[in-house]
Amino acid sequence: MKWTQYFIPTLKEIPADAAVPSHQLMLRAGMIRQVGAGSYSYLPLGYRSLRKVEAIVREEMNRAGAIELLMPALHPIEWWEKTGRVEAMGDVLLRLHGSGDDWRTRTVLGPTHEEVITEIAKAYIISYKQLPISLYQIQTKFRGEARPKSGVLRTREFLMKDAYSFHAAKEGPGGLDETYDKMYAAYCEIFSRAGVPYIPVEADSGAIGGDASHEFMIPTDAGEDYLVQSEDGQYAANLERAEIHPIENAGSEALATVSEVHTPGLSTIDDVSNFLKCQPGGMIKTIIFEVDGEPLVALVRGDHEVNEAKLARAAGVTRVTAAEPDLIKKLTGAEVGFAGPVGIDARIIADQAVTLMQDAVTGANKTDYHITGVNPGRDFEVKESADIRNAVEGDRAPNGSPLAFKKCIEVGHVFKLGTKYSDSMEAKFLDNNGKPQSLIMGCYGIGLNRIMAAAVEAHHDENGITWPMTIAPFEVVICALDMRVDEVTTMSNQLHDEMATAGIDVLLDDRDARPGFKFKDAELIGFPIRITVGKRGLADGIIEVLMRRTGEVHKIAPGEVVAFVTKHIEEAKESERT
RNA sequence: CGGGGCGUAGCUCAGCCCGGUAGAGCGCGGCGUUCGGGACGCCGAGGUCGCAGGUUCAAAUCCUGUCGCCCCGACCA
Repeated sequence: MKWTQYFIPTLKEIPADAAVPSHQLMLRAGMIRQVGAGSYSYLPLGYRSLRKVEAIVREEMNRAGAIELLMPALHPIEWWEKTGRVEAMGDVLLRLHGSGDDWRTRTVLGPTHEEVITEIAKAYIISYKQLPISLYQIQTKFRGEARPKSGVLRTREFLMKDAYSFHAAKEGPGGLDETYDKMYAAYCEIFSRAGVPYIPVEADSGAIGGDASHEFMIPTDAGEDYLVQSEDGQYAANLERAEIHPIENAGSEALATVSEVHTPGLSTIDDVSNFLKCQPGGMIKTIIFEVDGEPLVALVRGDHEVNEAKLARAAGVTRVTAAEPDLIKKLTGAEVGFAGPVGIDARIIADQAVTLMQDAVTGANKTDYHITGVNPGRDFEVKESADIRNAVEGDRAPNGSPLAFKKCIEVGHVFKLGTKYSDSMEAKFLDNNGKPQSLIMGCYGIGLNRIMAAAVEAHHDENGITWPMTIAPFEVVICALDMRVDEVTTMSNQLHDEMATAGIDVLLDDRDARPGFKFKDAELIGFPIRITVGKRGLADGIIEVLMRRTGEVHKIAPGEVVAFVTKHIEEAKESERT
């Protein structure tokens, strides 16, 4: 491919709307162009990288035994009503608007395909003899994200690989667990080949349902999630999911007596701790939730945050919601902001850290008053205690190793779904006793655009992108330094043709531009290998081969360039694995 | 959905406060010089000033509304 016959609109300046490195660099390198919030065109260079990511994903899914198909973006809303996800998805589910109850009104844009694949399984998978089976597609997803951001890291339309597996059993040969492990391994191989520094973590399965899941995270400041990782590397989890090693008792003695203090208008932890000159960590935060109309009181230390998923698990319910002010007032007999555990008549779950507190400050259940000298066990009964908070700096992993926090972006997610969708859509098979059973399912997703953007986040320097060899738009750029010099043009064209024939992705920069100009563009776009053909080198009988990541330069005889480059490309694909 | 910022040429921005014929740099076209780290000179093309109302003799500029985009937060499989 020749530059002058291709389409690469690079930018010298940083577009004002781009805040994160991947967005800035992909715009400047002429790889993407924004159409609207969360929707982007992939220009030829960007599309080449995306297609390379896609090829890796496809190869590894095929290798894992999954079978490719293609499902539509238009779904009947009835199917989504059946699984209860019209409500669960809310505004994320994009709907068409027709007149009255016509087909448009009854159509949604697919944000994921459990409904569609389960309908296929229901129709065709009739016998246990057809199981297990894994099906996947690489297809465009639509989601009504409230706030798209960071270029193509979070968009409303994106390419996703979604795979679904069907099983007769969870365990044993052909069971869900076996395929889950196989998919997990395939994911590791995909991210590793794509050269992105991934970390698999335990995750919360959230609204999609199911009983086990892992997320594949890539650390980056542009991310929107946090993961925690133990210093010894043995434990990694999504912040929401992370289990916390119990805090040990500091063991101070002096037990004060409970006394009431006037705290007019001071309803937040910060206000009260400032006013009383105590640490937030010395206060008991009392948060009132609602479960089926009944109040549930959660107690955490003032410097901790309640984790609703953990709380729900501890309470043995599927979901807790923040209580309405009316319920809080009725329960505490005070305005919102003055609740406390002493004398309250409701189910109370205390965080483990609260049970160790002494002489704490908390709400008095009386407007404008707090109480001090509160001691759990003495002043209120602790019937239930559990880990119901998010980990914070200083906490330790379950194995006792200190936890470190990392900002990250999710690029893949694997779930054990169980029978959530097969139950609601009545997808059954006949087992070996001829009895109908619900299909047991797993689902496995990867965001292809995110892999690409995350690779840029992980691999760039002050001059531009430093692509992994496997997903660079071109592996090699030839900079022909002076197109007026016949020897340069001839040699450049010859090298280009030889490499193309050898199966190398090569771009010949044949623009009539000065050397510095070409070098800057080459570095910005991040071709892993740059070949410089100039009259100086030719006079010495050599061609310069420069490695983008290391900056090392090799002076090679023209006849040996193709072999040298071929070897280096293969080596890089191996050595750049993550 | 709450808070903040911004919409003027393909890109980066000035002009707006204080109303009076729309500017610069980059990029783009032509000619010439230049050619191993984003060259230079001359000439030139390119804009409904996001949109709609209003005020005014006159609106990019003032007022009202609206749409869009970015950032923080909420939400998020």
